[in-house]
Amino acid sequence: MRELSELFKALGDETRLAIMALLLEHGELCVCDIEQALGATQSKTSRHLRYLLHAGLVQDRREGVWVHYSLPKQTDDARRAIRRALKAVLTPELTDKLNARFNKLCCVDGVCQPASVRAKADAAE
Amino acid sequence: MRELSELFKALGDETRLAIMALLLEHGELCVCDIEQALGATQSKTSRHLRYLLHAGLVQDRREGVWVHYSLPKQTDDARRAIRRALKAVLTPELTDKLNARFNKLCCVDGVCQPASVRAKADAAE
DNA sequence: TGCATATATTCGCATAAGCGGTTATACGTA
DNA sequence: TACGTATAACCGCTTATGCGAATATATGCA
Repeated sequence: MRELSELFKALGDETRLAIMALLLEHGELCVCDIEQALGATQSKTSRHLRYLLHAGLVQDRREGVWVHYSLPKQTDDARRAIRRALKAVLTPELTDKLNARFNKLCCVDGVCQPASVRAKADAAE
Repeated sequence: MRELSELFKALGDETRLAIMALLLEHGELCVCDIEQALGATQSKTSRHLRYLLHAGLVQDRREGVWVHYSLPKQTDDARRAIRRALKAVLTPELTDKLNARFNKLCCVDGVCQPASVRAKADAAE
């Protein structure tokens, strides 16, 4: 029962819910992408990602300096049922708001662009 | 998004999850029944019921002095999806533990027995 | 090795949540 | 009206959570 309440608690926060929505929509994202999409600080983003990781709701994959987060294949009934509920609940109206900020990705086609590259691109605008 | 996170937050507590499990199993219960089943104080029970009420996860019905709580017919997708997830997740192992305490109901067939009546019944044992 | 970058962790603080104990309210009945 | 009972609200208190700012760690590269 405790594990179940911990699971719901992990989803009982707007930031973490938004992260789940992003990952449901885009599959896999690096921290800097999520940071931008949320318009949140790095520390805040990282903290909530760790929370979700400990709750078993996301998984991470390190590729060089970048860490990519995604939704793992869920094996237990509880997480599967909750994932299903999330999908049903995160309507397009909700995810669209998030995607609006999602135009300046640091990752393009799964390859992250170093900050220096992005800075140049921004300056060229 | 905020309303959705509030919904999950309401389920992110063992006591409230247990109340939801009881109501899913038994349909409608008065506060004193829930109190006994949880082995919790009246104040604690009432507080969490009110939390669930505000989150729209339960409804109340007053009948004289007694207040009965039950799960309302959910009209919006979010609550329906979450209810479905709850059903899938609250396995018999979990609810059995709760039902073990559930032998001394103050309500019998939906009619509550005043405390004085229950006290006599206890004394007769 | 030393430096730059991406991410994680720590720190101090403000706020929210949960608790038991107590008091207030609402209802039924005499 | 007055009293008893079921439930709700309140009061301190403790603990948990979320935040930004600063710092630490890890990786890649010159």
